[in-house]
Amino acid sequence: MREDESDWFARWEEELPSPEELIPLSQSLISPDLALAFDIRTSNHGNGNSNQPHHHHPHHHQTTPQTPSQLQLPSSQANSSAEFAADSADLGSGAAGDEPARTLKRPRLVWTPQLHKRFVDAVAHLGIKNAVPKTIMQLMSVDGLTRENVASHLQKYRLYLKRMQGLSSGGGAGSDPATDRLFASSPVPAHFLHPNRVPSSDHFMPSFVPIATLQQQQQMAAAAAAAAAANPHLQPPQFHHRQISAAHFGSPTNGGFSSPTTNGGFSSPTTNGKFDPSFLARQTQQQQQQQQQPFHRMTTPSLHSPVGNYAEDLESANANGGRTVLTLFPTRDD
DNA sequence: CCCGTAATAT
DNA sequence: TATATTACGG
Repeated sequence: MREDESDWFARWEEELPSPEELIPLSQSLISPDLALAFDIRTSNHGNGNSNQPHHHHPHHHQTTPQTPSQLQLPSSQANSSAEFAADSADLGSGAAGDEPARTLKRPRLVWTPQLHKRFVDAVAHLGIKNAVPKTIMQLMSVDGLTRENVASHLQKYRLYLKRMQGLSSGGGAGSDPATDRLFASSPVPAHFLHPNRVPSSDHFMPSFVPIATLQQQQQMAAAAAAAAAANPHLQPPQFHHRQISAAHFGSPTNGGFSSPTTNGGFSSPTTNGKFDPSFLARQTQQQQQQQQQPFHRMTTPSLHSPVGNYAEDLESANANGGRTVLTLFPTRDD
């Protein structure tokens, strides 16, 4: 019945992480190669996100002492320690030769259900209007996530939503199982489907999202966690080392298996059958900028953020020919 | 510049 | 296949 669905969504909304919870969540999703490839260095603008191959702008902003190779590799080869030292030096030359290192391709991002969930949460909390790639990326605070990553995913997600909307009844075969598996792993907020109105009061748009990188993120997250400790909802730190490889699951038809998440199956609120084409549209140019906190606190390097513990793993060289895939996996399924 | 979409590439 | 990249219009 409708009520069920209504309730379902209501509860879902209630459970949405508040900004405090969402923001400080820090994840590391960056491979050492990546960091180096992009030469995450300290002389760049103090941008929150550590991506963007572009490194111009002679802005003298607060330096961002990001530690490139501070990632822990679960297995695989550990960081090669000091394999490189100064690199940005020659970059200045800008001679005809481009650094090969900079030309490296980043590994394909694997959108795990959890990562996607963060994506959805971010979009939900940003509000449809502000849910643009850049903003989403910032809110997600996933290190190594690029705007392109998000944009690409967002594009597909929108298509998914449109498809969902197309079905109202019956259809058992509305969705392509293959494409929808991922998206189905996270419930779709009601407002996504009918942007007519917002869920009421609680929709705010943080003027900015403090985003730090790497260690700084962890530290901030730790601080936030302390505050969160007083709060009832938070996920305990749990390490679950399970590799989710989206490479192939071999489930030609639906019903093959269940998502790792306790996906009970979603059902569209479908109280109405139509859907507005402007649900996730760009609104205006917000000038929201993130600010980098020059916090230089020293904490245990091995300290993981008590909030949302994620480990990053990188599956290198598949049988497919050395395709490096970045896989982020969560502490626990939902 | 950034976003949205479609087409195309890997 | 899933994701990345490109092209183009707004």
